[in-house]
Amino acid sequence: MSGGVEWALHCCVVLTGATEPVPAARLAAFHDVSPTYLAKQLQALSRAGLVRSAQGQAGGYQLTRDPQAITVLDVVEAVDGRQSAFVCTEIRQRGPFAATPEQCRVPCGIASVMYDADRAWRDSLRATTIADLAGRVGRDVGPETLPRAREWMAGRSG
Amino acid sequence: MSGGVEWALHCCVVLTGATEPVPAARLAAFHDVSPTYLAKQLQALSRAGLVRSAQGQAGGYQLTRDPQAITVLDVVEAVDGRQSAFVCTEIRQRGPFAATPEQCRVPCGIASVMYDADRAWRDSLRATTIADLAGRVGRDVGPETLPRAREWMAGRSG
DNA sequence: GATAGGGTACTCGGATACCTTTTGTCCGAGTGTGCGAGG
DNA sequence: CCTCGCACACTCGGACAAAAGGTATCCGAGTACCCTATC
Repeated sequence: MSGGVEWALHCCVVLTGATEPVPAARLAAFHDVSPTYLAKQLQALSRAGLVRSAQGQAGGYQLTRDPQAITVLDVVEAVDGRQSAFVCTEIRQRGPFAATPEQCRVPCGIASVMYDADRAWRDSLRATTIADLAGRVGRDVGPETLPRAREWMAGRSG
Repeated sequence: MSGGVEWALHCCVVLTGATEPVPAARLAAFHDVSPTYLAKQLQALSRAGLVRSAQGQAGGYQLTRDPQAITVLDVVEAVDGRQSAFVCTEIRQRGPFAATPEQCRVPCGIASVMYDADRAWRDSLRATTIADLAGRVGRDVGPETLPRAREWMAGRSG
């Protein structure tokens, strides 16, 4: 899986408490990661409609909807794509015992199992929202962290 | 995910009906795939202890245990490794609001969600055995296919 | 003093190189088989 | 005719290149703000 997924999720959590657009450079400084590469991930989120970008001075990114309405799966699919990690190459249609195309209307057993597992994975990711993650941050590192981070986001110098 | 997983699974299904070792070259011819690259996947299965390799004339690969005792997850982990697709880089410990190491005894919320999803994925793959897949092949393409394939495996020419 | 215009600084977005992982290939080590020579 | 030894052919196993996708970067397009000049 792309490592950018982790960055994107952290950014979404941080954006939870933002009241005004946050520039990509500030998000990168907050997490101490490459600003240019993080920009790429944020563009993916923007294309997926999870965040709204504003250009110009005082521009940046902000969530388009309530954090409770954004699932972890939404972010993962925005960055890594929507298709299953397993891709069936239809081996059964090759070789001396190739199956006929009409026998291949339904996915083969191997593909079915892999697709089912992929569905279970996505279902699990869908069960948690960005709001859940933000709430857990408060419990893990203290409730005052998120407001302080919000204040830092609004400030000018790092 | 590695495309070799699909090849390895198909090979395990075919080996279900084999009564004597099957060479890698023959398995490759059966599936019409690259013999040398398939050999790599079979080596991974051998390292994991799922198949036993026999060298010399009349050598080849055969399953080490009953197909009912080999899960799809076993094969996937043998080829693609056992670690989660998501790797936490501990972003929370970086930047101006870095969490202290003692706050990081437990995985962060993001990592937890990803690990839970990974566990659900693996649980799903563990629920199906190679024997199940072999049985489904019989239902999909006809019960006489597997015995004929077995006969072809034992024969000398393609 | 209020307003319109322009310049500036800041922002995102896509096009562009680099590098690690995956894919694909080759050759050497090891082993069981079959043949031949000897008893 | 039986047995022992040897050479062979076939097998796997790990080491070695090529290609693709992920990683990282840069520069151009666009926009809001602020300063200035004018009414």
